[in-house]
Order: sequence, then structure tokens, then C-alpha cells
Amino acid sequence: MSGKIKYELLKKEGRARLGKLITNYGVCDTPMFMPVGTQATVKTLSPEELKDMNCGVILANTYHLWLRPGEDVVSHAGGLHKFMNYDGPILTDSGGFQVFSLAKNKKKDIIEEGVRFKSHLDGTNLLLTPEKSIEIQNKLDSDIAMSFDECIPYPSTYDYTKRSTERTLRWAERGKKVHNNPNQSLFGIVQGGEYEDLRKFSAEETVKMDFDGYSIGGTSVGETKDTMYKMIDYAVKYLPEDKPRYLMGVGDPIDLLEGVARGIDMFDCVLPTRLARHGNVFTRHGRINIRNAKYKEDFTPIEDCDCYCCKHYTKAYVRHLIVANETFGARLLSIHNIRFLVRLMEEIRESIKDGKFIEYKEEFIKQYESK
RNA sequence: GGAAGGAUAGCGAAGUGGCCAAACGCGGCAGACUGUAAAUCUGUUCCUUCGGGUUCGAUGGUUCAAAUCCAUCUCCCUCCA
Repeated sequence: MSGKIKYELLKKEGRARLGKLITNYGVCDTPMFMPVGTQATVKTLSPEELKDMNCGVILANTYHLWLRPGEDVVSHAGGLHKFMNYDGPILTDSGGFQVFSLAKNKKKDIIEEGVRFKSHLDGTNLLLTPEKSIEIQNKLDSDIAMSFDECIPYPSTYDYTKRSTERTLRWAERGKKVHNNPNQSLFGIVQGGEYEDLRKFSAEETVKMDFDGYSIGGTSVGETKDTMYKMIDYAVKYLPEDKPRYLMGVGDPIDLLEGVARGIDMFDCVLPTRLARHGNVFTRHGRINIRNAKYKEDFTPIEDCDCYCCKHYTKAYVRHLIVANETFGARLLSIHNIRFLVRLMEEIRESIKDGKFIEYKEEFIKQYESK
């Protein structure tokens, strides 16, 4: 097939949704977790390995690929799929988050036109606008493009949040206007910070623009979990049932469960791969740090898990690799951590199918926090 | 045999009279990480009953005060024979 993505809602349990995301590169079951491959690579992993872990969509980043190698290079290669040899669906983030994270505490100038800030590579003055972001994403030829938004810091005042949220809406409109890739879908992003009326306003206005999917942004930026859950609650009830909902930047296992419980279909996060590189490991009984001395002679797998790492290697060996700063250690833990979250989503879907999501969620959290 | 230089915490290495329990790096131990400027960052690393106690090759000395000055010894090392 070719064209835009489609979403099919199969079943609901409470607000939790079981569905299908139909893309040009295959059908993905939802809720799902999407690993992040900012620079057209999920750090240390090959596309084949991602496939083996049953990953569906992966992410790439507009900002990074714009600066290097440049969207034209990717376009000349035949688009992102060919360039990085990934034949699964790809979502590109708009670069909005980079304005928040990369220019944090540095001078940046958010104006109506867009955002002026400096390249993290060479300090060049850059201007990223909604039009530019969409134009780059059109060329990258990802399956899903994201609107260019402002991810405001937490906390932000009501007044600032209001002005920023309104501007993000205008940016969404401008981006949508120039979007012209018939095989690429475009998502809108709900902002509004921690304020209920602003989340409502942002959600309603974004939905009016009729995007192919909707995401909730401005979360996981330092707020408490309860605040984040409220941000989701405030927004999600105004989103249409027949379009996918994507909670941006969330990847803590508990947050995934809480997100699904609130009606989220898609999540992405750098957490599994970043933690892996730093020696942190998701397990059914909570996170562990494989560098800890107690694993020095622990010749058992991380846990009972179907991933390549757990099937073939012991904690003692992985610890050795991480301590010795060997890349293979980062690879093995990245495989485990991603597989952990992907498998969590598989189990979540299974539980919704069986009408047992609530029980599954409670049981998982109980075990995860029992450490 | 002669001439020089050096010995500092687990290791490497600063410090050459008081501000030194002793910089810094590594190693060790632990923590953080949520739309990736992150294979990064932070804390800690003589002992302690948290009052303090014992350290800078060893011993003795000078001084109110020594890792720092003096004497002797031990070991290492460079050069000359």
C-alpha cells in the first residue's frame, strides 16, 4: 500500500485501547513502544536486531539529520528507509524538543517566525521554523512527521504557557499548510503544560485542524509523575477515538502502564538505550545497575527473558563488558532494555485482549516496585 | 668505584615550613538519567564509637609548627668508569 497511516481501534478496557496502526511498512499493534534513533540509528543496534526484538516504529530526528548529513543527502539516498536500511515504519520528531533540551540555559530566541538558536555542532546561528521542519521531514520521507512545537519547561507560568500553547497552534497550522508528502502522515501536538483549561484548549484546537494522529507533548520534562498523569488526563479526553494518540518522551515502565490506562497508543523514549549505555537494566523487579560489585560473580542471566542478551550471557559477563567500557556491553543491554519494553507492550496488548489489563497493570507494578 | 636524581594515599602524580588528611588523573564503590549536544554526569574513596586518631621510605634531630629543613640508613633510578 501507499498513502497515509490508518488506525483501527479493536477493543477498549476502561480507557485502555487495543488497536492497529497500518503503515506503508507494515501493521503495528498498539499500544506500542518506539525506540529512539535520533541520528538515523538506534545507538549500537542494527535494523535486523530491532526487527528481531519485534520493534515496530522507530524514531529519527529532524534537527539532527538537518544538520548532519543534511536532508538532501537522505533524500538523494532514496529517503530515510533506504538510507538507514530500515524497512519498518519511521517517525521523525520535528526538532521542537531540541529547542528545549539542547538550548536549555543557553540563549535561544523563540519568536513568532520560529526559533533561533545555535547549532550544537559548530555554534552556527540557526533558524528553525514550522515550515522548515515539515519541509525537512517531507524530504526525509518518514512515515509519520511531527508538527513543530515548543516544548516548554516545567514549571512555567500560566501566562507563558498560554502564549506558548497558542503559538504552537499557529505553528501547527503553518506546518500543515506546507506539508505535501502523500505517503507521510502528520501528527499534531497538544501542549498546555500543567493547566487543565490550556490542555483542553490545545487539544480541541489541534483536533480541529484534523491531523492523522495526536500526541501529547511537554511531558517528562521534570514534573512529578502525578502531574504528568494529569497532563495526559486533561488532554486525552478531547482526542478522537479513531486516531492514534502518542505520548512523547515517555518510557519508564510504570509510566507506560499509566499511559495505556489513560488511552495512549504510542510511546517513545531514549531511556532503554541510554540506561543501557550507562549500565542500568530494566527487570521485572525494578531497575538494577549491572556495574554493582554484587554482580561480579553472578553467573546467571539478568532475568527470565527471551532477548538475545538473556538467552546467551550472564550478569557477570555483561558487568565486565560495561565496566571495561566495551561496546558489546552497551549493545547487549540495549537489546535487553528495548526488548523489555516491547515485551511489556506485548503483554499489555494481550491483557487488554483478554479483558485483564487492570489486573496485569497492578500485578506488574507490584512486582516492579517490590525490589 | 664516581656524580646526580628520586621515594607522597590502591596506582600515577602535585605539593618543598603553618591555609595539608594532602591538588589532579586513573582505578574502586555508589547514585542519576523519560520527544538523545548524554558509551554521559554527580557523589564518594586512610581509620573512626564522628569527639577524634594515625599518615607523605625508615630512624633520629631542628622548630611554637615538618610531606616540606638537617643527619644517618634502606631501596629505586640516570649518567660516567
